[in-house]
Amino acid sequence: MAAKAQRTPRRTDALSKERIIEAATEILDTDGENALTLRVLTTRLNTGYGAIYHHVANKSDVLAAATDEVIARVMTGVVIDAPPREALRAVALGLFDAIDAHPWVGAQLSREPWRPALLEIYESIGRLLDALHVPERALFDAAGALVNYVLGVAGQNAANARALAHGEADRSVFLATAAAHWSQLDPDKYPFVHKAATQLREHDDREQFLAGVDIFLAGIATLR
Amino acid sequence: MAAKAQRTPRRTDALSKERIIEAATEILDTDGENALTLRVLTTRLNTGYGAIYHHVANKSDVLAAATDEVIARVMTGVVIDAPPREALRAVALGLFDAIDAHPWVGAQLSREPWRPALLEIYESIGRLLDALHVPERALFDAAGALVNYVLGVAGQNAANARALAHGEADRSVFLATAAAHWSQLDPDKYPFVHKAATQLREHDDREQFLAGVDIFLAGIATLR
DNA sequence: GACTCGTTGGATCGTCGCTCCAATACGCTA
DNA sequence: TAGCGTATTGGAGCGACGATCCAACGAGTC
Repeated sequence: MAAKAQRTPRRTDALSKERIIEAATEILDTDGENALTLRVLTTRLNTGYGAIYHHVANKSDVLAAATDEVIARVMTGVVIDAPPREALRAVALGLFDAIDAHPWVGAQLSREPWRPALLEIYESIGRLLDALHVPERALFDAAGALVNYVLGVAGQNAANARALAHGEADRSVFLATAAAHWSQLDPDKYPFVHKAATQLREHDDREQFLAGVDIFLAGIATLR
Repeated sequence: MAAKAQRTPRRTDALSKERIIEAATEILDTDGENALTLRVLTTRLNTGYGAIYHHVANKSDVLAAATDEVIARVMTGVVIDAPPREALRAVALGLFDAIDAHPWVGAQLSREPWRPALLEIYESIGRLLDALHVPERALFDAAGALVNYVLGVAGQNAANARALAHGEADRSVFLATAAAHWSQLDPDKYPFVHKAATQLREHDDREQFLAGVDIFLAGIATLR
């Protein structure tokens, strides 16, 4: 083998923000949120810090851009020519599934809500609520409520994924442990939580999320 | 003054987890989330890392304990002998105000939901929903939905506070900037957000939060 | 063929959370 | 009262992080 030149030659496969975000997304998806460091990113891309920072402002920028990408893909992929109510459920489920598949998106949405991803979500939900004939004066509040509910669930998903990432075997074990903990609480001090332990163990996140959406939609229907 | 001994003598004002959490809370409240570092904490308490780590497992532990304290104070302080519906609104508002005053609590609740604080919240909300005669099979979903909504708002509050902490003058300027940005969007691509810009500028977070709670409660009422 | 300038890679910086351990004095026992 | 065990203390130091800075490179332009 020829001796390596004093400096590695200029790469031919041009670096770009897209390529950086793509690599970041892969790392985030396979190894979780805190596995994404600039060092890992440089290794993965066979480059150095300078090259990356030339295309990208900082680490938050990478995370935000990756989030925007995921969300944009969801929002364009959802069928919106269904009846508004069904479309709303579809949008919500689409978001849930995307965040379930990429839990780091959930954390990011709460962390920097002013970036484009949330705008897309607001727009889509607001427009559908309008189609549902929610009165104009209530539209803003209703959209805010629904978006915040989605964000709350998103954050929880991200937290659970983080907990599962290190230790904690798998999800059913995790839930069983939590449920056992709940059911051991003093029924006099914690009657509700104690009773809910069973449902905690058996519940399906996705179905519960949808049940919440339905509750909100029912509440919104009373506004008309 | 006597020359300082080679090592500072054992302190007389005993260090304790309570004192550490108290100092941490002060730092968090006055200087924001990322101002809380162990170095700052040691300076504030006139001690070293070892002393702190003797009383506390790690930094998350400090944050979690501080959060538990704030939430516990809220949950015990709220009047619960009002009609359930009013009590629920009071609990929600109490949480909102606490998180508004201590935004870092909002971030922490999303970050580590399995610690005691959220348990307290679940219990209180679940019990009140039960008093509202929500059917047992729907209780778990309803409580989850309401809690997740609160968590979503809490996360947003935390994010806003973080944004305001550095730069960004004050809240009205921040909102005006965001609203201006929204209203400059293409009305054809973003009809809802474009229209909502005015309300974004003028809205009151607290009132909007309560409007969301009411929507949720109205939805819950349909479950009976 | 010379020059330019958008890219590139990595040495380096300051800060972080945390570990580790020698030193210390409180409170118990005799 | 003297001695001892142990809970507590402070801080040097470690490894990892995000970010900055700059010398070197080569694809395009004329």
